[in-house]
Amino acid sequence: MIAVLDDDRLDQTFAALANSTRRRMLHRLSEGAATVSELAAPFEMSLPAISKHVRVLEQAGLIRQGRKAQFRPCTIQAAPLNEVVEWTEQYRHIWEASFDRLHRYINEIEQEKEDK
Amino acid sequence: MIAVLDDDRLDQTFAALANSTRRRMLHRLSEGAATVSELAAPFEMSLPAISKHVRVLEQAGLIRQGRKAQFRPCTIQAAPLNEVVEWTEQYRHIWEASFDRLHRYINEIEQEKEDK
DNA sequence: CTAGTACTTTACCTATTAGTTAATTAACCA
DNA sequence: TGGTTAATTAACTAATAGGTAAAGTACTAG
Repeated sequence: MIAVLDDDRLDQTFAALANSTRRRMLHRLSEGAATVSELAAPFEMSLPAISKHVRVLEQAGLIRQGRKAQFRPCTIQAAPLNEVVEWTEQYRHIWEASFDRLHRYINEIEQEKEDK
Repeated sequence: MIAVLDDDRLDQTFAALANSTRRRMLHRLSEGAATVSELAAPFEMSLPAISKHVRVLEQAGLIRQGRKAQFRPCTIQAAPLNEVVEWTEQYRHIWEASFDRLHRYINEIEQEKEDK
């Protein structure tokens, strides 16, 4: 049951990250809070489209949206990013093994060169 | 230009990971190669559906599909996972800062308890 | 109290995703 | 050769994603 909930959250987080507009927004927010209009500035997209991307990031818990007068300042949130890291960590041995193989292969090549 | 290509690859990788069936397949493959039927076994899904998921993982470079008689043994590939880690690493300071705040907060609470 | 600013909501469109069943391909084995 | 196994392709459907334009909301400032 809990596993399913976790699955859903990871689904949401990865889906939110699977869009370069949203990743660029996150990058902007990693440098500090920003309003929706500020987030929109670098893009040639309508404001409603931006608003939707903001909503997706918020639903995934990657950002929080506050309120100050007419403005909705957004801030980045750490927790889901941390979950992504934890999820990928579980495969660390995979890429470490593949780097090991690469190193052994390079050593082999260099050995052959020396032997000529 | 290159940035765009990278964006596309990250889009694909994150999108491939945004599905718990595919994540479970990857997990199975992290323990060793498996045929499509072996990958399908834990799921109550038609084989064509499984085949599509395999295709998505392969397009994202997360797995490779070989050939041995009628079988298509799949193996997990490290590179895209590594790219995900590298992408998230760039936000490490975010969650470390948030852990710091959490720790300071906990210390504050404990201090208050002691003061009573 | 009205006009403007900053967003959001609604209604709509198109493309993609995730699944299905039925048909097809490819290789093996008897 | 012909049947069986493994997997893919084709054709279809329903739901979701990403975009638009136009209307609506909420607050501020003159």
